[in-house]
Amino acid sequence: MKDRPPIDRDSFEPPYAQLARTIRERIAGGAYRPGDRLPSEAELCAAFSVSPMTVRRAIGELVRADVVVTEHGRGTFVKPPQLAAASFDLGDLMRYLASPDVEARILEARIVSAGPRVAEKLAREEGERVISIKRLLLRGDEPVFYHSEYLVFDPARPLVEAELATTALQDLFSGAHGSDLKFGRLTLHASAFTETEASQLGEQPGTLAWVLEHLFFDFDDRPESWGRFVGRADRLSFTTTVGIPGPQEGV
Amino acid sequence: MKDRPPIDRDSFEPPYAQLARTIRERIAGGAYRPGDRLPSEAELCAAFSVSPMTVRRAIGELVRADVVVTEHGRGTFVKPPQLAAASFDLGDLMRYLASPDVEARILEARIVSAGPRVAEKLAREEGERVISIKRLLLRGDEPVFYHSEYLVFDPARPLVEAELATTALQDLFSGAHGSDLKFGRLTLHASAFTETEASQLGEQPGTLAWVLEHLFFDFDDRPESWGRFVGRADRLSFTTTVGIPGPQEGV
DNA sequence: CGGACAAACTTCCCTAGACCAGTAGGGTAG
DNA sequence: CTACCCTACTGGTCTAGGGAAGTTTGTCCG
Repeated sequence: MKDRPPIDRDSFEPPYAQLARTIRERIAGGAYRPGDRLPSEAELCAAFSVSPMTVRRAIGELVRADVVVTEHGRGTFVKPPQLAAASFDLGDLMRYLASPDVEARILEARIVSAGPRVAEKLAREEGERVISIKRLLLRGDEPVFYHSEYLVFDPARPLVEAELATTALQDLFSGAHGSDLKFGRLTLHASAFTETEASQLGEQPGTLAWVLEHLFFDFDDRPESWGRFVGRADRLSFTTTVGIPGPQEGV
Repeated sequence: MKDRPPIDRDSFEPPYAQLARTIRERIAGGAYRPGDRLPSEAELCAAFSVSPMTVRRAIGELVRADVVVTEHGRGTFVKPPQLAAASFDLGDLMRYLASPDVEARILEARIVSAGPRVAEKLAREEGERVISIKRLLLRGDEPVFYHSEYLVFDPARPLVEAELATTALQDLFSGAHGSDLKFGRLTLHASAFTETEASQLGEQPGTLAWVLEHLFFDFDDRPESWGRFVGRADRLSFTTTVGIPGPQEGV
C-alpha cells in the first residue's frame, strides 16, 4: 500500500494537480468506488506531505469536475456518473467554424425595415430600420451553414466594413461585433430547412436541420443583434462524457 | 469613489463570494468593459481588506465562469461574451424527467439475442444474450419520450426487479443501475421517428425528433449498457447564456 | 431505557505571509 | 541607434497554521 506516486516537487505539474490526478486515477482504477468516502483532508495532507490548502484545491478541482461531492462535517464522497451533470459544449463546433479552411461569404448586407418577428426580438418598433446580413459559411467549396443576422441600426456608429469581411468569423465567435456586448443568449433546436435556406445550401426543403439562435445584449440590457445559424443535422452531433473517462478519451 | 460594498464580515455570504459578486456587478454595470484590466491582486487585497488567497479565489470563480481571463505577469482582463464558451446543460431536462409527475412505464423487458448493432455497441459477439428494456416516459397521460436500452446479461447478477419499477427513473439519472459504472458517453443528435417510436408516442413517422444516446462503461472499461431516448424535437430546445446575464435571468 | 451533552471528527473559510515565473519599461553598454 | 539587462510589477503556487460550523458517536445522568 506504499504510495507509489507521492508528489514530485521537480515536476512542471504543480502539486495540487498531481494530487487531483492521483485521486482521479485511484477512482478510475476502482480503489475508491462510487459512494465511498475519500480520506479526510487531514489524512491526505499527511499522506502526501502537502498543506491543507493544496489538498483543498485538489479536491475543489474534482468537485468542479463532478467526480466527487463534499458534505460539510461528513466527508468527501465519490460520485457515480450523473446524466444530469452532462453538458454539451459548443467549443468544438466553434473552433471548427473558425478554422482557416472555413470562410464566410456575404450574400446580402443592407438596411431593411424590421418585420414583426425581428422587431420583437430586438425590442424595437415594427418598421424601424435594422441591418440585415446573410452569410454562407463554406468549408472548401461546400456550404455548411447559413447565417442570418439582424443588428439594430445606429447612425452614430456606422456599419463597420470590417465586420462584413469574410474574416469576420473570428470576431463573430470570440468577441462578436466589437466588445460592446454584455451577454448573449443561445438556443439550440432542431428544425427543417426553409425554402431560402435549402436553396442556399443546395439541399431539399424539409431536410433535418440544426438551428442555433443567438441574441446579444449591450450594457444597457437592450438587444443588439439577433441571428441564427442553420445547418444540416445529419452531419453534426454533440458528444460529451460523464464520470471519469477511460484511458484513450479526450477528443 | 468610496467603495460602497466593502466586505460584510457578518454576512452568511463568505468574503470570497462577496468579492466575486462585487467585481461581477461592476463588470455588468459597465465599470469595467471587455478588454479592460482589473485592479491587480495586491490592489484588491488593499481595497477590500482581505488576504491574497481570498482575492485569488474570487478571481478564480470569475475565470471559471469565463467572465475574466488572467495573463501571467500582465494582469486580469474582462472577457467579451464568447460563443465558444457556450455549453448546453442537460440538467434541466433531467430534472424535468425526474419530477414526480413524470412516470416510466415498462413496455417490454426480456432477454434477447444481440443484433449486429447492439453487439458492436456493447463490444459483444453477435447472438449473445442481452437484456432489452423498452420504456415509455409519460407526463400525466401524455407520452413524451421513448426509451430503449440494452444491458449486458450477467447471470451472476440477476436482473434487479427494482430497476424495472416505474420509479427507476431516479436511478436512471442519478446513479444509473447501481453504482458499478465508471463513466458514460452521451451523444445528442437530431433525427426522425422510426415506425416503432412513432406509434408508441402517438406521432407520425418522420416527425422531427431528438435522440439522446447513452453508453455506460464499468470499471474495466467494458460497455455495460447502451440505449437512447427519443422525443419530439419541436417541444424541446436547449438554451444557455454567455457573458454576464442581466438582472432577471437565472432559470 | 431514553435523552441531553460533550468530544471527536469532518469540511469550510480565512490569514499573512513566502518564493517562483512571466511581462514591461527604462537605463546602459556597445 | 541597437542590444542587452535590470528592476518593478503582475499572476501562480504553496506553507502552516487558525477559527467556525456541521455530523457522528459515545457517555453520563435522570
